[in-house]
Amino acid sequence: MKKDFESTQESYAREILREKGLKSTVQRLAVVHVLHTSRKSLSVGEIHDEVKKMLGTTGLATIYRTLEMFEDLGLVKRLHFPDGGHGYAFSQGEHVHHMVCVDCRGVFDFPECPVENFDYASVEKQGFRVKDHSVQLFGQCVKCAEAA
Amino acid sequence: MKKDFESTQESYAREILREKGLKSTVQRLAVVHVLHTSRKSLSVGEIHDEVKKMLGTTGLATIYRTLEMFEDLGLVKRLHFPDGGHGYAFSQGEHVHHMVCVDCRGVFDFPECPVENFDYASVEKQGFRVKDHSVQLFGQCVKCAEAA
DNA sequence: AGCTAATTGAAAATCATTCTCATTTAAAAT
DNA sequence: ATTTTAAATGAGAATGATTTTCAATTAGCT
Repeated sequence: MKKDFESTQESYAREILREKGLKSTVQRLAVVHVLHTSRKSLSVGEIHDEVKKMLGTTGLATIYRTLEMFEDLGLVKRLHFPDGGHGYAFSQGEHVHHMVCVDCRGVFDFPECPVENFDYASVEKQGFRVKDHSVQLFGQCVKCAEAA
Repeated sequence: MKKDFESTQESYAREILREKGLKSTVQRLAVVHVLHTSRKSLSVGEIHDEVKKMLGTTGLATIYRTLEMFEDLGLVKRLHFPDGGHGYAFSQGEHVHHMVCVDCRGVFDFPECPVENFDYASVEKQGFRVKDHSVQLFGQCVKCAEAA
């Protein structure tokens, strides 16, 4: 099922899926759409609700399965909040970090990596091989700062 | 209940608790002990098991309550792993980041903060007020690298 | 030692996630 | 366009994680 018009994000997802021999189902593309257009971090339940609005009935298990797959494919990033909760945000492949507004859960990218040029001396002294890292900034976005 | 000898970590926890008017129960001190001596990130279940070894019967709910409280007090840090799981590590108050071995889940500190001197220009351009951040490094420790 | 509010343990309740399997569907082949 | 087929879905059951409830216990005062 192919729409006449679709966002570059949806086309991008479609291509990644095809490369891996996976199917571009309406449910999967709906998840991309919801995540991309919301520009916020959404919980599994919220994503499920939005997808249901688009498609009518949709199984919750499908949402879980899709998110897990998308995370492996690098299409989606799971974000953890200081309050213990977590959500998902669209993330187009490259090495991008996220800043999350703790009030509205809005997600904003920042491409400069603070860890990129970090001197690992103290860590390497202990014998580590650093293979990956996770960086998240928390704070307030303009709107929420003004509202407060 | 006060032991004759206790680690500086336990004394430290005891003091933080007293400052806040909270009780230093055996269960709470056992959690500190387990977390501090293991030097690894432990799951809630693992912490529960270790505490039971020390004290005999101990309720799982108490472990959950203790960990939540300790996190608020900055005594403990919840770490998230690339595979989706999470665990807890002892963390003595100050601004310290953690490096986690993805094989053994060993936790090692690094005091230099990669985000400290980061130029927030691109983020502030979008109007943010950054209030907090989380940084984690993932990789292999010496032992696990040698074993592989 | 006695008092009291805080804490605990045990089980139930709730919430989140995964699994199973019969049915449906995307995409490749005809 | 139809058929074919492996992959994906939906519904609900099953599992697992976390939280709540409440009576019983205990740490930290006097």
